[in-house]
Amino acid sequence: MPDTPPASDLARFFAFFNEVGILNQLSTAMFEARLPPGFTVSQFAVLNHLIRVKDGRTPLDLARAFQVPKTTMTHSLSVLERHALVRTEPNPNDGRSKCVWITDAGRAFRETAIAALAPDIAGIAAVFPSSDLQAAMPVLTALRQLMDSRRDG
Amino acid sequence: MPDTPPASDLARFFAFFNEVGILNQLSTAMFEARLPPGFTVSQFAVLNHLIRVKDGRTPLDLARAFQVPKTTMTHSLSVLERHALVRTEPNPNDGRSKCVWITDAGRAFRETAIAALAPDIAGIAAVFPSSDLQAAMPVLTALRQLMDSRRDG
DNA sequence: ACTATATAATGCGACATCGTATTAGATGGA
DNA sequence: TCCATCTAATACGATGTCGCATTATATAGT
Repeated sequence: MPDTPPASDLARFFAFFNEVGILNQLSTAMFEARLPPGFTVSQFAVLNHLIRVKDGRTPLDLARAFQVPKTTMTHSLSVLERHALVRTEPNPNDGRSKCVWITDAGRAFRETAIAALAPDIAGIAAVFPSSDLQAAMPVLTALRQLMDSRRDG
Repeated sequence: MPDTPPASDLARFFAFFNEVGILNQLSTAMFEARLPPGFTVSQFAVLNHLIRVKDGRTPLDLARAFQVPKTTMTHSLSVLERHALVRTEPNPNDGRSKCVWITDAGRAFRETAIAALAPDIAGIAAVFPSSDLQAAMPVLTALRQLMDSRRDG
């Protein structure tokens, strides 16, 4: 019995990464349409991380968490700091380093952004069951972790 | 009986898009490490599209296919054309427009790039069953289509 | 203690992405 | 036919991302 025509692993991964790229494109566009002009998803994501995970960490910790180069994180933080959404203090444990804290303005910014986004998400969720997303998540997470580990070690 | 703590749709979508963003980050980095220096995944993706789907289309068609602004596609095509990986001709049906064709050099570039990438993919596929990817694909595709449609009309 | 090496952050330059404005050509109505 | 409007492509400017080089500090070996 002939199976479905045997798409190679290569083709499957290509197709998958292509879909991931377009989804990233679309979700970024959707997010940024709701953020105050001039702000990016990356910057929002940093604020979100500082609340959801922990603030008081170093720029390097953040860069690693987001898998971006240090220079990129330096830049993102400088934008956030210019707008007083984060503040930095010297790292008491390392004179080369510093610690990043979210400010009250940063918390407010995040709250507002999430509220502005909620209707878009709700509009999608009304048609697209989030349980489907949950079902797919373990695959994405496992692949991400694998690729993380291949990258660094 | 208490369910799993009720993660809101909002939180689920946030987590999903976050994972998509990191996967895009990692896959882009992996791809570009194997492309000739100075070339990007976007440029490769255009070549790939011209072969897998169809060449002879207009820049606007391509921009729509990739969900990027026209100006971005103009730029990508100019890079490809500068390297003679695509060529353009006037659109016989519309004097404002033009048609994009892949060249033999472009085909060769794509072949070489795919071959260079194959070992990385194989290394992942050896550990990560592509059947898992296939299982997740319909969710990604459905969500992408939904977001496409909400964006345009 | 001294020196070599490693590491955190940043300055700088290259380039991709994208919004706005512009130009050239198409299209439809009077 | 003529004009108003629309559309394809692009020039331009702003900004995000990232690699490379630099500076300041930490750490390890002698």
